[in-house]
Order: sequence, then structure tokens, then C-alpha cells
Amino acid sequence: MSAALTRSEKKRQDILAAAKQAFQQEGYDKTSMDRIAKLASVSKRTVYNHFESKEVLIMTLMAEMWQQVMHSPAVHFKPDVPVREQLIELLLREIEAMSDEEFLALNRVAFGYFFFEPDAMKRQLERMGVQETAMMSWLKAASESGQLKPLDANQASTQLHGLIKAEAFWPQMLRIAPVLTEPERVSLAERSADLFLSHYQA
Amino acid sequence: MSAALTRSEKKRQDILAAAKQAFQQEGYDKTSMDRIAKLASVSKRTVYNHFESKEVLIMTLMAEMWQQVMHSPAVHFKPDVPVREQLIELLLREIEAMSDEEFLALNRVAFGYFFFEPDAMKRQLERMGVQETAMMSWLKAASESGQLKPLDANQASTQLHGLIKAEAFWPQMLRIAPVLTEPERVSLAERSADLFLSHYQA
DNA sequence: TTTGTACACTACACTGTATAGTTTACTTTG
DNA sequence: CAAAGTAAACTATACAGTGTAGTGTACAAA
Repeated sequence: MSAALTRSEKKRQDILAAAKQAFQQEGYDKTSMDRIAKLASVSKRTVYNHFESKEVLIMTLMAEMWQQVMHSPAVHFKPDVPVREQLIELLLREIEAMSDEEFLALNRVAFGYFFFEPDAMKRQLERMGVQETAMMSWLKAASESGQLKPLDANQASTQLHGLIKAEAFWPQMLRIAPVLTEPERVSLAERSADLFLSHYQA
Repeated sequence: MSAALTRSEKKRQDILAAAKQAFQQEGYDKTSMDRIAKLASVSKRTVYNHFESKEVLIMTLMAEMWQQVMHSPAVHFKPDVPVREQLIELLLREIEAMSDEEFLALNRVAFGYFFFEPDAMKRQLERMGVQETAMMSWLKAASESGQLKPLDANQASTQLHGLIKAEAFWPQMLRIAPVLTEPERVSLAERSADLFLSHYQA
């Protein structure tokens, strides 16, 4: 079913790809519809045949990118596996997720667009932060099982996210550092887990 | 000498204040020179008499905000004071610095302006990150004195900053959470120091 | 106290350009 | 041939920056 794109559908994809690239690199305001058309090798009219306005275009784009990105598998706490091993696994997944080019691209587009609209920004970040819930339930379970000390799951989750985002998200989203390599990710997950467990392991 | 502003100097200040507000709330692109003039209760021509272009205006603004913000006192490691106490003090200072409204405002303006120019963004962040150097030398000294385990000062500094920025910088810069109250700051400094020291204290 | 002078400020019209979105006349493709 | 695409000109608007004629203010000379 995937190669069976009609010409029209292909044009649509081209336009979305062009918009993704342009919005990511230049931002919404500085990207003209003429430029998107040119980048997509499509006439401007065709852009408007598929998307009735620039606003609709970026919204559709963000919605579709969202689809691609959202697949949180939800890791459950297993009482029989060592906490360290589990935590490293969990952190590694989060690091992989935030290192995904598509995820970064979505964030760049959304940040550029919502940066000056705190309410929309907040909603956006809350959607993104669904993972935090998964981590929080893992932390709660690990704590209740007695393998971690009693803790404020919210605080602990924020700490863990702070640790990994400082190296694996913010610099990449701002394009001031390249995406982490696999060994770097493993090292980050291990160091973060070790720091965390030194304090929280029962 | 402070109240002795000529009319011209006052107008200049009004314009900069208006620009600060507008650029912070709406962003560079969406803020017109007409709007700035109106906000400053000044004619558009006066804006151009003081600043030859919009570009010069925002650059001047950022430079002046930079002056106000940059005053890093540099904390030195004292072998005779308990590490925990010193670290909390150091973290608290960093938290205060990043909670400063002027600092946040500068960051919002600069982010909005540089977000899509990675090179300029990088330079900006490197200037901002001067504090990180101070923290790193404290960490090195503390480690060499034997009070902290041997550590990679760079990594350790990133971890500490990750911990505090997750609560005291990113949410505030994005306007999705209010600036921390004094007790919240103390709590954050203590929790971060304790987590860190559980792992790194010798 | 009045008058003269320099200069910054104001109001407003104007130029030039960029850009969202539309229209039209014609072409390509399934 | 019908649906979708193309190129290019067009409308409407916003906005950076300029030019100008006149006004307000500070300050000094008379």
C-alpha cells in the first residue's frame, strides 16, 4: 500500500516535506509560500489546492509529524529485574525518542511557531510530555516495591529528564550540537542512572 | 547624576523599553517599528533618529540588556567549609541568576531572534554559559582537594545545570511556569546538591 | 523678562518591497 | 476528457525606511 501514491498524493507529500524543511530552518514567518512551492517543485497554485492557507499547512504538518513521533511503548516495572538495568533501559528509550530526527524537527517547527504564544506552547509541551507520565508510574512502582526509597515521583522524574535533556535534547534542538551517537547515549543513560540511584536506591 | 536625563535620552530609554517588551512578547518579525513607536509614545521618526534600523535597535537592546545581566561573582572553593553548604550556595546563586527577570527577558528576545541562526545562537549561548566555567573550576578544586571523588568537571557541571534548569530556567523562559519563589529555590538547590553529592562526595 | 537660536520631536505622506492569496489561460496526465 | 497541475500576472496589505513642514523645549543673549 505504500508505493501506491497517486500523483496528487505525491505532490502533497512533496509540499509537506518542503514545508517541514523550510519551517525548521527558517521559521514560519520568514518562509514564504512561494519558497515552499519552489522547494517542492510544485506550482504555488497546487500548494493552495492542497492547503487552503499557510496556517492550515503548518497545522497539518505538525499534526502529521505528531503521528510519526508518537509511539510511547510504556515500560512497566518488573520486580525481578535489577533496578539499574531497568532504569538504564528506560532512560535509553527516552534518549532514543528525543534523538529522533523527526522528533527534533517537530520540536523546532513547533517552537518556532509557538514560542510567542505561551498558551499554545504549554499545550504542545504537555502533549510532548506524555512520556513523563510513563516514567512517573515506573518510579512509583519501583518505590512501592521497596527497591527505591520513598520519593516524589514528580520531582524525581523532572530530575531524570533534566539530566538527559541537558545533553540529548536542548543542544540538538537548538542545533548547537549533533545528535548523540549510540555509545554516547548509552554512557548518558548509565551516568544518569548511576547518579540517580546513588541517592534513590534503597 | 541618575535623574539628569535629557529629553532625548529619556526618549531613547522609552524606545528601548518598548522594544524590550514587544520583542519579548511578540518576537522580532511580528513587531513593527510603528508598534514600537506607539508603545514608546514617540513618533516613528524619533525611533529612526535614535536607531538607524530595526536590526540596530534589537542589537543595541540586547547589548544593553547584556550589561545589566552580566555580573558573575565567581565562587571559589574553600577547603574549610563543608562541601554541601558550599555547593548549595553556588547552586542558589546560579538559580537566582537565571530567575532574574532581566536575564529571562534577554533570553526570550535572543532566542526569538537567533532561533533559526544556529551559529549566532551558539555564540550567544557560549557567552551566557560563562557561569559554567565558574562551576567547573569549583568542581575541579573540590575534587582535587579530595572532598569530591575524581570527576569529569564538564560532565558534572552539565549534570548540575541540567538539574536546576529543568525547574528554574526552561519553564520560565517558555513562560509555562512562574519564576520560583525563594523557598522553592532553596529546596531546588538542596535537592540538587543532595542528589549530586550522594554520588560524588568522597 | 523677552527674544533668538539650535535641535530634537511630531505628524504624516510617500517609496519600495515582500508576501498571502487569487485569477486566468493553458498543459499534462491518468 | 476530466482532474490536477503549471506559469505568470494580479490584488491587497503590511511594513521598513525616508522626506518634509511645522512644533516644542532648553538655553543663552539682550
